[in-house]
Amino acid sequence: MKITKIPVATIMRMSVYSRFLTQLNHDGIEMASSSDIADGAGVTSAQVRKDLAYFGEFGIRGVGYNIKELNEHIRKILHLGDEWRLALVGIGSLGRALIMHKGFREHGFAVNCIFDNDPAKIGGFFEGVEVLPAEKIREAVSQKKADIGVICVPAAQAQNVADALVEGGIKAILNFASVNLVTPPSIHVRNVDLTVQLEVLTFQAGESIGRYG
Amino acid sequence: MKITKIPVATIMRMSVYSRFLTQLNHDGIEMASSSDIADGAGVTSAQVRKDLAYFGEFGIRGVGYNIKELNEHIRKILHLGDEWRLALVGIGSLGRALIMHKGFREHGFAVNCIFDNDPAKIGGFFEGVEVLPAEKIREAVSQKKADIGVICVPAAQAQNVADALVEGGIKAILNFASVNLVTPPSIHVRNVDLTVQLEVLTFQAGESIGRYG
DNA sequence: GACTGTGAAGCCATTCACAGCT
DNA sequence: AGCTGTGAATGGCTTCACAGTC
Repeated sequence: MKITKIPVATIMRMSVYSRFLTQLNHDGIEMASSSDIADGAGVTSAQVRKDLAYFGEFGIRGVGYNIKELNEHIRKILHLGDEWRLALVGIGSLGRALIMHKGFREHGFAVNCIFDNDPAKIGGFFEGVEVLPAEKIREAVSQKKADIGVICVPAAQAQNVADALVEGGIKAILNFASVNLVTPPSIHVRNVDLTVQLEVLTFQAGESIGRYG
Repeated sequence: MKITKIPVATIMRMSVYSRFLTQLNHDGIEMASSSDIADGAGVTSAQVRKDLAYFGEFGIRGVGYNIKELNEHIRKILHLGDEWRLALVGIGSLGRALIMHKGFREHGFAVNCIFDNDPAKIGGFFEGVEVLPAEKIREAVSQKKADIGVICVPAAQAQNVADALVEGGIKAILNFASVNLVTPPSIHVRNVDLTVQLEVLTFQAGESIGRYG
């Protein structure tokens, strides 16, 4: 395998391919061409082939890809063999939605520890995991070896939470708060800001229907 | 204003700038340089200036930007003057989290109609909005003039829901289901797949800690 | 004939660097 | 002196087009 830097966009698509391949496999289909996968993922066939080419040769010329085999390759590439342990901070409605989210456990993500500042919530249990106070973040994350922190607290508290998670030895952060987190370069952070997504749509929809001229 | 195609990445950053400017304004700060904004948004100052340049000249050379004024410009660019009406389909835990989400109403998004297939939920109320059966999507969306559809149903049902929303006259869709939706080109769709985001992190974290070699 | 894998070309976004203004 | 606005340069992702394989 060549040592090229792989675009994040490629990784995101790999994840989408994997989901589609799982579906096809579930439907009992064995082989698929790059065009089949492309249609399912909403991209071009050349894109599919280029993406896969970053990691190796998984297809058979003139034939296509073995779905099950390719999916296993992709899951290995994304490091989805093991279970990943999540530390969830902030068990408001969004936090609860995430912990209930079927997709998470199905894909090998297990919420390992939960934190909140609300005394009414501390000591409670969600899906069998006790809610601890925010002061315990560093200690518990370190002890329970959580891999990925999920931040679902208001923006004002997000940076403090992130700092505590990093001190606890977290490797990556999924941030739902609307702030730019400052973290050491070794920590991978992804921001999911729902308002940003909606505002992209208002911009695009506003353009096409000509709001405000 | 020149008629250039504006990158989606630029729009997403504009939304982030707006959030940061709102914060600064709230803190009583009046002026900011492109570097100040860049630091708050996690980008470079050249990027901030380039992004803004797509839409006009909003700053004063040698001085910087008036925060309140710039923010108003950005909000107009993103078409955030009016209220946008959302049609929420699927009132499971994620749907409920979204409808509770403070950021939405604060930013001018109002859930206008709610749909679900669960008889136990139909007829119930969330934040003052009645839950209607999925068969009513086309009719109600059209009647209530919802602008943006938010899909929070399982993947298997998402395409049907999208079709009904489109028939009802929706302009854009925010899709939380893990499938590629097929829609007319005039409909703007954004996919928010939480598993994709987590899998980007497992890839990156897995690389840096050398899982599986 | 069908489809993969890939160098080359094309395109788009970001960064640089500096002229222009206050 | 300080900072914006912008053409030019760079870098990176995507598309094209075709040789290679079944």
